[in-house]
Amino acid sequence: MSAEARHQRLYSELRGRICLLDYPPGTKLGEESLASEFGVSRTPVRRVLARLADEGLVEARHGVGTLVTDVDARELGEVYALREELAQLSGTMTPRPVTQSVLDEARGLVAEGERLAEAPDARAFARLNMAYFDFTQRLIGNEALAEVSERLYFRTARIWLKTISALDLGREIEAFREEMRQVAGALASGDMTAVGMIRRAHISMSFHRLKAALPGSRPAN
Amino acid sequence: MSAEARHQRLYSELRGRICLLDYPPGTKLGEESLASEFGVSRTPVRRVLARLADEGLVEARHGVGTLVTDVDARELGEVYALREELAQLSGTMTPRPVTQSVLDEARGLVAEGERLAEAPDARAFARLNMAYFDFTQRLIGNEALAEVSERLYFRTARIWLKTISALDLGREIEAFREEMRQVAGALASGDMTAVGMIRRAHISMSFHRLKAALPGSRPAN
DNA sequence: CATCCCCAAGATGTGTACATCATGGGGCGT
DNA sequence: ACGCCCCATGATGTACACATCTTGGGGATG
Repeated sequence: MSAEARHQRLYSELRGRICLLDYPPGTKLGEESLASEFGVSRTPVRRVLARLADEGLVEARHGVGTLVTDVDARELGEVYALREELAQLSGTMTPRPVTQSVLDEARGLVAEGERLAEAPDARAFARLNMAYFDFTQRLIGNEALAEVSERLYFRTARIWLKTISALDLGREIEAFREEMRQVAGALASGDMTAVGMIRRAHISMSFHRLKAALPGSRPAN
Repeated sequence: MSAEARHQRLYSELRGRICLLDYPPGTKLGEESLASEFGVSRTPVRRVLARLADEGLVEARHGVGTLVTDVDARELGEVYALREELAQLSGTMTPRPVTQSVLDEARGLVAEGERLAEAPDARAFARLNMAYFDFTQRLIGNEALAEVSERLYFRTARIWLKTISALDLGREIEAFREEMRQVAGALASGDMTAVGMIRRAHISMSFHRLKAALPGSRPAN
């Protein structure tokens, strides 16, 4: 396997573990232990950790360790506010044409949502949410916008997952299914502007529900 | 000096050289030569080059070298289109309050623009443009938006500089001075929304002038 | 018994030798 | 003379030893 392919695998794997809370915020990611797990030396592991650090998912402290970062309420609000705007923009700025395979995939995601509703599970929810996000990414015609959107999504995904586990999971899943159904409908009529607006609305509503469960917003825990 | 501070110095230095065309697109950045120049080993140099590669400014090819990347017309257009939107958003999304020191700094930049007009120079123009960009960055209250804006600015700054050197430099400087004057005026009245609109308009106009000089848009060279 | 100091342990940061890879030029065959 | 093959060369990628730094705990001291 090529060096870049290994790097991507390692990166995706670690990013996934962080965002699925296998490594919750505060976890120490030992370079040596990761190196032995993946059968490589510390060097390529450090290359991946450096990238994760540049993206704000981990923080390397000399003499201490590389720790998964937390996200405070202010930063979370800023990222969500920007994601709202970008979601809307993704519907208006040179969207990709809606092909039949896109519609099929949208229906497939809605079907997955139905299965999820029958067996609610936070981790499965997170995975489907990522698959749906990846789907929306592929509708974006502007690569720079897609890159920025992805960066922001993964920056707060773990906090979202951590918080909805404390909320009513069933209600969150229902809201998510409603978003996917609405997006699928808008796609069927080829209205990408509406898709952007729908996504923006749901990001906004999701954040409003999130805020209620954030530390500091409730007097008692 | 701490390790992170050295990293930042090296990163800023190399990014500056790339964006000021000391290292034009296609230049090979030898890890060994950079290491000896800065008096360190290849390891911290590689750490910086990896970051620059993640940001798209260089591309490391195994067995060949680490080359400064070029930006094709499509990508340039996408980045500029997104920068337009973000400039407008920076005026509407929780801008920072306009203090007296901000107004002083704006006047200082306008004065620098006057000096530049008296002695036109592409490199001095690029430096002042960066200082002005940094100034606008500090008006943004949303850190995520600021981070994304910076990423996109530096992604195409070298192409902008390369192209305006072929255009009428005096006219470009005049347009730039006009933007700074308009922004200074809007700041004096505390209208951040207007600042965002002005910046968006000038990014748009700058790109339209840029397109005319891009390879492929003219039959003969 | 509380407190302070010191250092051992373990983590990331750095230096260096070696592995791997792409490329261009020289030499052999036709 | 032309073309193909091979490999010397020099670049990035990897492994490992060592340097540097933070932290927490043990022991001397008041």
